Amino acid sequence: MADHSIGNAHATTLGDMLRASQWASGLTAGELTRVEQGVFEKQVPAGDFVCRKGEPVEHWLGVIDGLLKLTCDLASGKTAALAGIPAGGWFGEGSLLKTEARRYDVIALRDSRIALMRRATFHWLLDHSIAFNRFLLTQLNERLGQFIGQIESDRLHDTDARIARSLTTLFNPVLYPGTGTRLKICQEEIGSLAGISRQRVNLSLKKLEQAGYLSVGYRGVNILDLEGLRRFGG
DNA sequence: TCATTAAGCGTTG
DNA sequence: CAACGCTTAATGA
Repeated sequence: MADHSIGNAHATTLGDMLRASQWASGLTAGELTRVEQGVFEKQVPAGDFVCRKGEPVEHWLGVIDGLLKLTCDLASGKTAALAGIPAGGWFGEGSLLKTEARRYDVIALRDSRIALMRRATFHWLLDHSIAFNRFLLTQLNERLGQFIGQIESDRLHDTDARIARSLTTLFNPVLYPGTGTRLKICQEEIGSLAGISRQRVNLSLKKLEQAGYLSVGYRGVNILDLEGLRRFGG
């Protein structure tokens, strides 16, 4: 079974995840050791909150394994998904930089393992590593582009395009370099990210499959034409 | 009228 | 046993 992809658990340790992170490549061995001492791991079962809006932000968060969803509450009482974060992704730097409370809820869509970097370690990196600063700059910029694209897609395009976009954002090579071509994600999880029901996701996936962009399998999708899917998603 | 959804049910990997 | 695929009735634009 070629199950190498997001969420291939068991293999990845916290240390592996740190060393595989883009920002870690510019660090000396000594610096990396120091960082590792400022990071610990937490398991979060599917459906549970990783952190909640309004809480004080004490850590920078990374996904070792699993899949997370960032959401905010709307005035209407509904919740909107802001972003999906697959394994390899780091987030929460915005609130850490500004020393403000968490701006959104983070929910584990499936059993996940989270890396938590203490605020002191985060700020130490900020003060000592140019590579780390550059990483943050790139990440913030990339995410900004993603959000703008998401808003555009939501307003201008149909449901199929929105599903396509929800998928492609998980394949952003800058934010989530570890993501392969096979994405381990069930249709309900896609729906949760796109704000669409499960059976509607199923319909869209079949259309996208017929168009040759991907193939749907049990417990996941295979991306065949990522660039095409990006264009389709607007 | 038309798209979508919740609920549910049989099938499948 | 969770995920999938499909049906039906309700809903709202």
